[in-house]
Amino acid sequence: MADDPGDSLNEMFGAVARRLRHSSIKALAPWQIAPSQSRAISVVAKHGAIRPSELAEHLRIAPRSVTEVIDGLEERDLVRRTADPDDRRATLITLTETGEEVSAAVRAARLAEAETLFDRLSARDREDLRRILAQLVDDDEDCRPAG
Amino acid sequence: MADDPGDSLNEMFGAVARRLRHSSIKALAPWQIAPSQSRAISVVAKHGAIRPSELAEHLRIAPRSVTEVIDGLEERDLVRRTADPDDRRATLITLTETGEEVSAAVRAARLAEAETLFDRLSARDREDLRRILAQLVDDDEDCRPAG
DNA sequence: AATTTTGATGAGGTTACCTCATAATGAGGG
DNA sequence: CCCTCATTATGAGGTAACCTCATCAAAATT
Repeated sequence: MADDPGDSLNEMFGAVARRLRHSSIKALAPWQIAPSQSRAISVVAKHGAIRPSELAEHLRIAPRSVTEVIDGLEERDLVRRTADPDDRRATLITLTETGEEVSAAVRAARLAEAETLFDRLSARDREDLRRILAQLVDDDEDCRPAG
Repeated sequence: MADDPGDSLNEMFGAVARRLRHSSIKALAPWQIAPSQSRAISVVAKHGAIRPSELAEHLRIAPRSVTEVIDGLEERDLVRRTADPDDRRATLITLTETGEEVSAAVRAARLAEAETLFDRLSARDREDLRRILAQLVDDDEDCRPAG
């Protein structure tokens, strides 16, 4: 009945992820931005004008789900939907000016919060962690829903 | 606009956690057991008779939420609520015989699934990961909701 | 005995996803 | 040109896994 390696890794991931989620909520509270929204903002900020469907891929969620995230951000005037000149079916998502400002602030807040958690790690451990996680996020399998 | 260390750690955690969740769902599909339920089963299997409130601590979720998890498990006849002889307010959760059997099967399936993800890591990386995660789950701060 | 605390749960809400269906558009073939 | 098929975004509706707040009984404290 000792801890099985894989299983406990699984558990610990859950615990840390939940913890990050909570601290993310706290960090973003001043802007009333949900974690899912901040993730989307980050992607748009980094990528520039982007279609919902492509955004979905980056966020690794279903296209339909992105619509809702965008709805929330548009309501707060952080992003804007504009017609794609090359395809009249498509929409391009861009940050508004408010969105740009908030994006920077949010990024900073998220970094600060993440630090409070990751600070306890030695520099070496942080680096190892990053390297190890990078191996785990590589997507070569059907580990997505309805896939 | 390069990747910030803390931020990308944050993102990667999310991605890996989501991935684990999906593979967990897939692994548990034959038993129709949700991830939250399997986590609870594991705790009960390891701990033995346990109160919902204590189970909540182990799972790091609110006591009220445990009620629902138990409801689901009791419906499937995997756990049983019995009166705590020492405290008439309290309930003790134990595995049924079915629960014991399923617990073992589920454990095996979860291990197998976790392996498909963690297998790509070297033994050394796995060990480092475990050690590093252990540092991150230690709970000394107000990083719980409504805490 | 009165008050406070604790254990579990009812009621109701939120977040972040999902699937399936649908309307409009684009792309390729006959 | 028209027909079919693929693709884009979204409406409708659903689910899992959480949450808070209120409530009730029982235990502990004063």
